[in-house]
Amino acid sequence: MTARPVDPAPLAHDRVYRQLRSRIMYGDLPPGHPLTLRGIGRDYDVSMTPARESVRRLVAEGALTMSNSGRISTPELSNERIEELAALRALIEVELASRALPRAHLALIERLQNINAKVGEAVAQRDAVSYIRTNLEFHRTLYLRAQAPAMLAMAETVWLQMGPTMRALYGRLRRTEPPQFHRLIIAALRAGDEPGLRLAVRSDVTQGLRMLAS
Amino acid sequence: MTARPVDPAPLAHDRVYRQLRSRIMYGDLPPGHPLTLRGIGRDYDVSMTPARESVRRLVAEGALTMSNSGRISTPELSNERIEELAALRALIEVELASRALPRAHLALIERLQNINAKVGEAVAQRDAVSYIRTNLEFHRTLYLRAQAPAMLAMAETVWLQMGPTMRALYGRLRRTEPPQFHRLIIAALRAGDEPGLRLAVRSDVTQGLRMLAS
DNA sequence: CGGGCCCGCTTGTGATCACAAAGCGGTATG
DNA sequence: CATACCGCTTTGTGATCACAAGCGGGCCCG
Repeated sequence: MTARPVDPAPLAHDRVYRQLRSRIMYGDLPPGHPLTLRGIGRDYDVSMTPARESVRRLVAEGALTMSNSGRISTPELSNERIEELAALRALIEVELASRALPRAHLALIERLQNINAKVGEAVAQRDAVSYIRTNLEFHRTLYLRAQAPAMLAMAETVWLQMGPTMRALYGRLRRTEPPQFHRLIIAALRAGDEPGLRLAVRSDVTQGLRMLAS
Repeated sequence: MTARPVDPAPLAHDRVYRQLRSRIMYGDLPPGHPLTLRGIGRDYDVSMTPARESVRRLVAEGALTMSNSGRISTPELSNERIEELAALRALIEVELASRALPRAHLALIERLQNINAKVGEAVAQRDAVSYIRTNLEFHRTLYLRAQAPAMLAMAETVWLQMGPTMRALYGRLRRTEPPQFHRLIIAALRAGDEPGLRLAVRSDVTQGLRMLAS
């Protein structure tokens, strides 16, 4: 048998799905941005069939919405919806952080600090897409230690739904200081302080809500 | 314009999706049950295309799994996965119940009691499918009052993933007494006792876990 | 009699086509 | 000048087909 498992199948619909998912989660597309099956097929050089499958999957995950007539677009979330999704983030991510805490050794904490430095750069440069990407990388790196794939998948689904909205929110962000709550998270991890960690994660996750009162 | 909005489109893939989803969520199919696109098409009298779309959507929601070669089957969950999903149920449903509490008026409580009576009947008759259906109806009726559609959708996604496994678990259930924690939930709702309600919901949701130690 | 190999059938994937409906523009009319 | 109508164009939906891969059962050999 070959040493390399090689790529068993670069399935077209999966490739399209992953690329579209990234673009949506990291805020490449603004809320309400329309998409078409034929357009996606043209962009990724596939026929309508894989485009339809990837879109269907993203719609199922809440990353895209379909109008009554079937038109596809990124979601425009109401304030109530945003509040709900933030509450879900708080519920799930606090649990994930709590489960990751006993397994968080020093190397992980240093990785988080490095990522947080990149978050700070993105904020300084007012680069919304880069900020969202590095911020989520920070959270995902921590939560991977929780060894809870189903919970992490749920959290990522929520991130995905908020992608376009986060772009819109952070796009009008004027802050230049790096995220304060990330430092609290790292400090709580170092101290093994579980209540402090829960509070810090909850604060970080619900922080963006204050921008809604603009 | 016409008075009735009429059904604008009885879309084939959506109809197939809904029926398959019901069968999975309510435990009609055992874990590991194989499905084929052509078989689904035959059963629901559609071509492969709508069958594929509905299956793709259900896979995205975790209601079905696909092997490396693309074969479709209901999921066989590991014990770790079940523990995770139960923890997610506890997190989300406790929050939903808490949000429903201030809006739970007497008519709702009476409806819950009626549903609970049906749950008792299903248990007495050892009808696993009917038990799952009425049990989830009990929870859904309560959570609908929370006015939190995104959270309810998350909870239903978890139910969906556990459907086949719940069938297998409850299928070897020997109890005949009606669910005790449902009565506690109703009592807490009557008393407006939020901590009691949270505890009762958490207990009810994680109760099934004890059957894993068989 | 048991085990390994091979062929055939079934399976999912992707492309293409016909079709109906919805959107969008221009045009004509008040 | 504003508005309603009408046609064309674009869009999603569903069906059908060709194809490659995988699974399974039967056959052959030891």
